[in-house]
Amino acid sequence: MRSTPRTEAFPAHTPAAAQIFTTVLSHGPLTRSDMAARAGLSAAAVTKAVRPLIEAGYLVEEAGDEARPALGRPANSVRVDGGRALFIGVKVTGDEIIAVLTDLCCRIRVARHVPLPAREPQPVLTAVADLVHELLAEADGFGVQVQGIGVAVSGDVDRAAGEVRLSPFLEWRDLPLAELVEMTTGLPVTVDNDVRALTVAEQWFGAGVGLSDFAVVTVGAGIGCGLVVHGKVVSGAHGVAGEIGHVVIDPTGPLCHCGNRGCAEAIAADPAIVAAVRDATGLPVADAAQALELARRGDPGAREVYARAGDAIGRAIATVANLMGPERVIISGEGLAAYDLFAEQIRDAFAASAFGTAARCDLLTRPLLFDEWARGAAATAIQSFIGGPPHGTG
Amino acid sequence: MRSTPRTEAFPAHTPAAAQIFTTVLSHGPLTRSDMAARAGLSAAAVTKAVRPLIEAGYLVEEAGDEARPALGRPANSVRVDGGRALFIGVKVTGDEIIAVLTDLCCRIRVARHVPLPAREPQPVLTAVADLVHELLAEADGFGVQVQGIGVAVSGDVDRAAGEVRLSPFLEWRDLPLAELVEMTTGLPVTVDNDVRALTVAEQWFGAGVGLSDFAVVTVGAGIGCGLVVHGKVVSGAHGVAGEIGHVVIDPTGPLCHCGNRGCAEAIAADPAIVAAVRDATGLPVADAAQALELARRGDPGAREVYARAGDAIGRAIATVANLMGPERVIISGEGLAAYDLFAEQIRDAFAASAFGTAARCDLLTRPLLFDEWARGAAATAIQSFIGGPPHGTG
DNA sequence: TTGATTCTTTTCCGCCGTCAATGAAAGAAA
DNA sequence: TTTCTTTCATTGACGGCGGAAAAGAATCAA
Repeated sequence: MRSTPRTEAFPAHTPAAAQIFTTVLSHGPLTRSDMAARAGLSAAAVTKAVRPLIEAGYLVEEAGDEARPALGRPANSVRVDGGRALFIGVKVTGDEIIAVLTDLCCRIRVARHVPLPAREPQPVLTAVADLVHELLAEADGFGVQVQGIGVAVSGDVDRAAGEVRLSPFLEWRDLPLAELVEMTTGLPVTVDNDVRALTVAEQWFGAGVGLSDFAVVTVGAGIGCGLVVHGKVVSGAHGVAGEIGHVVIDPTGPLCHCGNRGCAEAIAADPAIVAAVRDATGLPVADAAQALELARRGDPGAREVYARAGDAIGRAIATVANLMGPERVIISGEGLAAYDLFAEQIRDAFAASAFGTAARCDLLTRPLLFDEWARGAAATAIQSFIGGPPHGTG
Repeated sequence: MRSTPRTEAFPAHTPAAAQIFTTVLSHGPLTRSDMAARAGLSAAAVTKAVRPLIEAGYLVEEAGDEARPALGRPANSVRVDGGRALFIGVKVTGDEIIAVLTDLCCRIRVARHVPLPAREPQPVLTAVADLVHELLAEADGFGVQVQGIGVAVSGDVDRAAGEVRLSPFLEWRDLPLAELVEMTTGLPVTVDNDVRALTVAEQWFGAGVGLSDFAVVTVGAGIGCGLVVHGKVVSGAHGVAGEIGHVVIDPTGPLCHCGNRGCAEAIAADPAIVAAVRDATGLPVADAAQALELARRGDPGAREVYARAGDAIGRAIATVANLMGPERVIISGEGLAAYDLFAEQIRDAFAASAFGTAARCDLLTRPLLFDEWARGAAATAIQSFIGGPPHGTG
């Protein structure tokens, strides 16, 4: 067996250095003066923060002399060398494990997935370890160390403690997951809730870059929501936040597994849509793909179900916007495959329900590939590696 | 006319000093070691931060040797000298102006109110200036300077800019209120949204002390909500947040002025209750007091209206709890006069609609006196005076 | 070559907060 | 009474971080 790889420490020991690095990471190549302006620091501080990062190879000077203003000394851009470090992100769902190998810029290099052998912690841990070791072998091919692992699980996760408090899908309780995976891999492990992990990825590498207040809404098997307020991901006082799936849209609507009627999730999540399409058409629709095909073919009953789902999603998003006033809401999730069927309803319902200036909030859709969840997990690992504020500033 | 009083600068020029002071302000008398522990600073830093504050008279040693542990040198408690500085808080409602004179601990010394002469900015400004000058005269009697004025207005207010962007009740738009009041009073003025101001008061002087995530829900002429997330009051990217009043509770419910049906405000705010009681009983009920009396006397129609209102409020609070996961929700507002009529419904609806650990959130009611809104405004003035982070840390 | 302009680095300095040692105020033990 | 122990508070030295200002570097224009 391979000797346990030793990870190195990220050479940003001052807050300013971490801030500078994340600024470059998120905002692409930047000149030193740009960094100073964006980070609110002096030029001198930037020089001092950048040097050790360049020496350690995390930042590199960029030759790109594109379109400079013809006068004065040309500015030297600096960018993150994505290839300097690798990370592994793992997402454990109810029926499979997805893992990706990413670089420091969170670009996916390799993706793998295997079916979940069973739901008990032990077989899942073994499967995760196997998958991680596969990716570590791949990483050897790049000649670069893997510096950390992120694991994303749905449910109540305490990132700081590295524990899964409660995962209904997997039926886990108070499992010290970070410690367990660290033992089998020898690498630092960050455990976080899946939606929060996806939100971190958007905040650092996606459509949330530079925003201090935004939300990520995921539509799929469930309906989730990650929130960033004051530049930090919201975790809630009791470890749970963003439960948009249980915002009640219609108190006379279908029964939800939470016991109430007409939750967003009971109207617009995949299982609810499948059930509603079956009801509306009388056809033996088995899964979301079949429901989608039926609607695409023009079945009026199925189309109506999707329209209602879109309306529910739009209302739920408006509720979030009314309460927190985000600058942008990023809509994502497997359910977006049906986006053409309910886009209009989402926007209409949002516009009708958003109050006052909350309506100025920008709605953005972002198709979610199957490995995106795992990429979110990798983003949390990158965040931990850089060691900025836990759930760091945008 | 009195010569314009000069205000002094608060002698806390380092972040640590401001943090220490607000810690003592919120957590009552503290020994130096307590401060160090709470603020996460070294004992030495505390000593250095405290000295200038004592020399300037803002902090005083307290002789209180209560219950000390019989061993070792007794600890010296330090507390804020509330009488060291005075502040004025002004709340402008749709039909009156309420002003209070408070001390540095936000204890009300004098309260005044006058009817609103008209809604145009000019007469309101004159009335505010008159009221402020009355309170300044009172302050002379205490022999202490007034160090700042806070003004609270409902609607979209940009505190940093000191502008009222839009106040529907008063029909104001883009009014540089802080600047205008500063001109007539010569004192520093802080302008903020009324619910946010009340939230600041709870955060620094009330039931939100020490909590990094909580919400304040106000029930009365409207239904509002102030949020504190990550220790800071949420203002929203577009200046508006906490619009809990327009969370839809029942899409088939009564029409709301926002254009939708069944908003919390259209069910549980005072005007909605009055209208519903009138409908239910056929009696010419004119205002909330009459509706309340009717229900207290046992009229079943009226009682049912209050029960429905309580249910709506409970559901709305659950929505907030599900989304943000606050540690506590403080329920307040004039509407609480009817608390006995809907307390049970609020709690039941909350318990039924709160999902998972969000239900652990603590519901607290806090009776709201008529001058509490103005006190909130004073709290914002105190906050600005101390100059901690804008919408400072808990 | 000199100058103008702009970006970057260097050098110096101030400031803040920690560390470690010292001092202070009690009660307990001798 | 004296000394010890314990805990709280203060002092002074130290180190680190970030800013200001001046010097250096790279380019084009005259």
